[in-house]
Amino acid sequence: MTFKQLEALYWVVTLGGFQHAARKLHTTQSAISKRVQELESFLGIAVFDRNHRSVSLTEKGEELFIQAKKLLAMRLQVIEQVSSPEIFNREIVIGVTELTALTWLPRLIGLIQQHYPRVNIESDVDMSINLQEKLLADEIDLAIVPDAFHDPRFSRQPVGKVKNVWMCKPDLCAEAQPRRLYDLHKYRLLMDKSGPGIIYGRWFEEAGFTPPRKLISNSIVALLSLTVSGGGISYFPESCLEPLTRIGILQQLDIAPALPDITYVAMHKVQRHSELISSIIMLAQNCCDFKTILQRG
Amino acid sequence: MTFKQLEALYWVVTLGGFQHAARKLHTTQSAISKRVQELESFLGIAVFDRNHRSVSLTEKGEELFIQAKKLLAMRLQVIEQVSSPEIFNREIVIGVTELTALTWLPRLIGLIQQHYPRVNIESDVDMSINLQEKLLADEIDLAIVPDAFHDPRFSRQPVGKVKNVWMCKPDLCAEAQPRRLYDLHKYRLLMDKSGPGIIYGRWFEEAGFTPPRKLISNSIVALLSLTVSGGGISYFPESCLEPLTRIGILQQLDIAPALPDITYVAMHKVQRHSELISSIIMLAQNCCDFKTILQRG
DNA sequence: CATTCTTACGTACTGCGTAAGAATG
DNA sequence: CATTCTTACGCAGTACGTAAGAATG
Repeated sequence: MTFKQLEALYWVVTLGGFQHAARKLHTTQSAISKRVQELESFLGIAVFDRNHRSVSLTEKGEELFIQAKKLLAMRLQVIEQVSSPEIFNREIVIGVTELTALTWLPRLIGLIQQHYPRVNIESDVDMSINLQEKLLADEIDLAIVPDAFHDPRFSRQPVGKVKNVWMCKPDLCAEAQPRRLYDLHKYRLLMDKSGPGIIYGRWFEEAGFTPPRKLISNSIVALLSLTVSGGGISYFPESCLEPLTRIGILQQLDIAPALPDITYVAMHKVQRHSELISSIIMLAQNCCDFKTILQRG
Repeated sequence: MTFKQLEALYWVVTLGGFQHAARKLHTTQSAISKRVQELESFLGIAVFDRNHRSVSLTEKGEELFIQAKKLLAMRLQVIEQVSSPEIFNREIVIGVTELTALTWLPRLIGLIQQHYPRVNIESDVDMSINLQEKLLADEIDLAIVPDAFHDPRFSRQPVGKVKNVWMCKPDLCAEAQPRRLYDLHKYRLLMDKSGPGIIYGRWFEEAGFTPPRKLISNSIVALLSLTVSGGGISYFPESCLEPLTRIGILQQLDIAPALPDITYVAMHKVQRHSELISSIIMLAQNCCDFKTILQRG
């Protein structure tokens, strides 16, 4: 009985198929099939019920799966406990939203590489709602997203906050500066689809404010470009777009009440604890800062 | 990191050398050396201190060893829990004393084979004192011996009792039948070296009896043959030698106080628990019976 | 100088990937 | 009929054993 066999079993069950497990383990269905068969013949039991098309565990298989999880978790823990960080070899997929990708993701990746030079990092930039699903499907190991979802299957640890302010093209509100939320009725609101957009949507409701005209996009860059060209009013991290407000490309609006800060959290599946992930979250907390975007020099 | 590597580490530490570990794992020093090196390079740490001739663990190595023990124990437990007994494949060395070997060992082995047809049994017949040392050296997995030692490193579970009685060649005591322990002064006592011999030695002391002439042997068969030829008085399991007393080859002596029963226990290292061993002990308890020796038909 | 671990090298074998086959819904 | 797992077969890379080398006390 080898770890490879247990790993195959684990991912076949977790991802619900030999195909998926094979992709996860960077090999072929054939190899997975054989590892599972080896396991079965070694133990002299049937682990899977082959009568149906979808894999289902037998009773013994269920027992084995539970123990396999423990063995694999323990192996990982031992490796993380004992091995020197310089040699620690693993691949990890981090999911982030666009804003993070544009600001402090490079710093985070740099820090990780510094501490764990042999860890292979892949970053998946997507909307937070999709990242959540990818977490569940084990397509990513860690997601750093606005704190908009409260699913008990995930561990959530705050890594930082961002202060958003309303912005628009300077001449858009030239005649009458909006001062209160209500004043925004006159304009089209440009909102992101799944991150702060959701949080602010709820906040609007609580404040009794219903924007009459909205334009939703899944891309910050698109929102920014729309805003700069006068397509409406949007919110952006104050610190992040300071270079653009300074040179008058965008104007910052002073509207009361101010938009609440958005908390960013690092999320991962509760079961999938690991030293590496904890340590990455700590690094994220240290370098989470949405200031520097498009800064030159 | 594979189980093979951890196993190598485990046995190198446990047996104190690559050579010994290799023998235990049925391979060569070279292979063990490489497995350990693989482990070290995988983890990026030094597990062993190579500056001295005797292997000694580094600090990290110590940690790893502790975890390796747990992982291996867990694997074994999972295998025993999940695998079907028919296919369960392992080798186990059982140490027994001569008397057991001559009486119920064949039954025990038969029972084990019946339950675990794929388990390879080796039996090591030796004096109980040696069996104890072999247990410590991990040369045997289980010893079934008279209950003469109380070492806390071993788990001891009773499997049966045997009633010994004094016996001699019929004409040896023809003129004056000995009735009390003291009467044995006149004769040479033939005693085994390490099993009941030790227990009865202590018992003699407590009873204030000091046999003037003793002949010690490590072989029951030798004692028997000496006794049958009139070399002295010895003790044997009553039930076991009934065929010989019945036909008058040996005479049973009725001496007070009677020899205390000898309890046989199954001993194994406390750490080395396992379902298989527990189950073998249960089988031993069921078939421990010193009756049938040299029975024909 | 004997013992113990490491290194070097050729071999054997395990495990893998490709591609075709069987089974299920 | 499409999807999913199994089987067959040839290949490659891993892990092994032999034997010689280095180091230690």
